[in-house]
Amino acid sequence: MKKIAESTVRRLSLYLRYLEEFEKLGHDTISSGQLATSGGTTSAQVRKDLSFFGSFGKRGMGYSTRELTSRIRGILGLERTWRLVIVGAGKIGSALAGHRGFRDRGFEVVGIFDADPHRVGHTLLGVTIADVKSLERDVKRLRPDMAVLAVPPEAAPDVAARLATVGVKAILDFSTAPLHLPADVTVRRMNLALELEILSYALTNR
Amino acid sequence: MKKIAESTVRRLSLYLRYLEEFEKLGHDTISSGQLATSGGTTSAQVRKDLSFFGSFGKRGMGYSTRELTSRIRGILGLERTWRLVIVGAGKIGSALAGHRGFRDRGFEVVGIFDADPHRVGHTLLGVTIADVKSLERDVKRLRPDMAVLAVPPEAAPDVAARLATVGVKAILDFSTAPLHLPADVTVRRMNLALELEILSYALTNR
DNA sequence: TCCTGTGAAATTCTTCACAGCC
DNA sequence: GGCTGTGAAGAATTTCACAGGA
Repeated sequence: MKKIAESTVRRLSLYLRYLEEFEKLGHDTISSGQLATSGGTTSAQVRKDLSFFGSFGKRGMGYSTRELTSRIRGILGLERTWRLVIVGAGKIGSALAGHRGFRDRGFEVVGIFDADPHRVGHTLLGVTIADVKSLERDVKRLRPDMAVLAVPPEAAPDVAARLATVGVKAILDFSTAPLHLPADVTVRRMNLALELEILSYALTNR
Repeated sequence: MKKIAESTVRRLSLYLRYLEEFEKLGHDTISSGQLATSGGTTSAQVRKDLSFFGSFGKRGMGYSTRELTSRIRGILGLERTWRLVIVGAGKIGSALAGHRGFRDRGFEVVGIFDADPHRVGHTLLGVTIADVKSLERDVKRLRPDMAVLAVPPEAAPDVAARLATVGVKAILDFSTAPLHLPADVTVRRMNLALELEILSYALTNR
């Protein structure tokens, strides 16, 4: 497959949300223009994004909401359930673990780990917090596809490396520490302070 | 000032973290190459990013960590404290509100709001949760610079609009709902499900 | 020699504009 | 008439490559 820009993938994921919304409202078709308004982009952009994967629309008509939804789900690999472990059961980790929205979208939390003995043994939405010491053993057993890293920054590189050695190929990292991982491990970052600083820049240089 | 790409601003914010790290380790200078390795980019990119704002380095030497740190803080507008309100004291909102890291980085939580009467009146790190009904009145009094939106998606557009009418010009939004706001309001989005879907795409099309 | 600063080239991403189909 | 699909143009961003100062 031709290489697709990350920005395109991100927009597809957004389109998917609006499509689901639209479908719920009972609309059978949607035009690139309508999708564009929801996603804050242009109709040409929407058509271009979709064109990388095929032609799903009907000229003069737009796209079948149902079909486009299913196509995008297929493109993004959302036709299956992904198994997820969360490492770090602090404020962020447990907020995530307790978030039902994941399972609904096909991401199942199969394990939670923490280094703090006070937390080990507690249960979040049916999953018992395990000691991070047994990470490797448990990960081998649980076979997660992805890991969410919500540990203190100083622990992040080590935990990430350990996850990689037992075969985890995708990590969502809430720290900012530089992780050096094999090239076949995909890492995405979420960092609140970073986003706030971008807002700070915008306010300062408006 | 010339328009600077968002990607540049994001990288500056990352550089800042590594610089702080570096400074702590007692290094007086840092080269573009060293910053690049930490930030996952190239030395040319680092130099180009910095060159938009001036020339801070010494040829043959690199950059003074102390000076560069302070320059970037200046560029990003981090020489002051920013006042922040959090709307939505659910799992995510309260995890954020309880996160001491903000204050340390110059973002002070001055107000928290929720629609649930069971939550109103409780206190998080010294800030009492107020009823979202009094949002306008309280925001006028608290004069926040930014708002973090952690409400259910269906409530997001309304709350965002209300924040905008009382003068909030920067919003960090955890929902995916399309907000339509005046052009002078900067919005940044954080969406976990979206990031997980990008990982799903990466795993599916590796 | 080492490393910055920066035009110029290369690449990537977005927008335009229109033929073609419903 | 309305809207898609897509080459071609245009804009933005990254990389190259090298002159020049410490």
